[in-house]
Amino acid sequence: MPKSNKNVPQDFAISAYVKLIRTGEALHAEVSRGLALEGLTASQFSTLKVLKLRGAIPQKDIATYLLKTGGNVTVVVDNLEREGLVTRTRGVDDRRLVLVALSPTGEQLFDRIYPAHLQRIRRAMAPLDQPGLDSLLSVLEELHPTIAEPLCSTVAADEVEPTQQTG
Amino acid sequence: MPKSNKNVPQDFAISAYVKLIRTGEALHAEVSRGLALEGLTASQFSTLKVLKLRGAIPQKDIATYLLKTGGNVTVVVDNLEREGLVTRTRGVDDRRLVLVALSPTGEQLFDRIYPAHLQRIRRAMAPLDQPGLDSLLSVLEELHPTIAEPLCSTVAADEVEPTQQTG
DNA sequence: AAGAAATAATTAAAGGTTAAACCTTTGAAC
DNA sequence: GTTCAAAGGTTTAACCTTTAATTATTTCTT
Repeated sequence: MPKSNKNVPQDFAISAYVKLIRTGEALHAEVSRGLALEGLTASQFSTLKVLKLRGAIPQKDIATYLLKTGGNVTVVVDNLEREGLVTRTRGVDDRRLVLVALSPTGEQLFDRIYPAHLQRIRRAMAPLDQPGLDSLLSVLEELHPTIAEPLCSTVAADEVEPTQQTG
Repeated sequence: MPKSNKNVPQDFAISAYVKLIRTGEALHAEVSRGLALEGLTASQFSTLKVLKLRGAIPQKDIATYLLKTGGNVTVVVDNLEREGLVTRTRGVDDRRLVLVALSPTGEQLFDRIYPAHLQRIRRAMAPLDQPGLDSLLSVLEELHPTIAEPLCSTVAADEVEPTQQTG
């Protein structure tokens, strides 16, 4: 057997891609299951989150934050509005804008469920120790550098603990 | 300033989770865009792929392969069948089963687009050198061990080059 | 063999998602 | 001022996805 599997060298790029997508989907599904218990989808939760962090913002900014299309945000905000979790207001200086804001109910809901959400993420990442986390962060940064925008996050990826300035 | 940000230690677990999900979604979207050019969704492509690898199989097995629900597979196969890319046949020994198989057209399509698909993946992973790929693979395995099943893959994660035995 | 439990697939309802077409508003060019 | 291009939102069509209910078939139990 002269060539055995020489012409099928383990394609590490393909393998790594597969494992990356698979792992991401599995963890995301796991974490999202917790949100579903509260009756929220991942997109709905992330929308509440960005509103909590930034106050009333136009739908365009929500789309940027979620990395989704404008049409999608219209639908997600429709559903949140129907539930009474957010409000819509026409922009005053620029009447093209629709400012979305958390309602009191929406803010209460977010505040109530956020800690458990973070805990679920920590539990999902628990198999990695500190060097493992460092290694993962650095190789992912190499693979797909973080954009320098202040608010840039996907549906499931908006879990940056809001920095509480104590001093 | 006695406490500065001591009580907000950089939460590496959360950061790593965010980056993992974000990167996975971005790469998946990028690769899927290539499939869309051929008129295929990621789920449709992955279904063609598993049929190419395994021949006629029940929908249940497709669901396992895609890590999706049975109802979802019914819909995806509906659409592929309408396009004439796959065929359905009732199982003979077990009449509960619906065996799905590639049609000649479906196989031709798959064979035509698969190489470019793999190339897109390699291009997406190009920022990583061999040590980077090794590091990513090993830390992901630590985080989410691969199940020992022979066919286990998500929509976007079924890109294992079919091993061509030459000897 | 009969009844019960489990399995495979379908269907419907609810949400998410995108791309494309459309409307309104804005801002700039003339 | 009128025109025109760009930008923000909405809508529609098509697909994905899940959950729950339903149907058909098989398998297990007794």
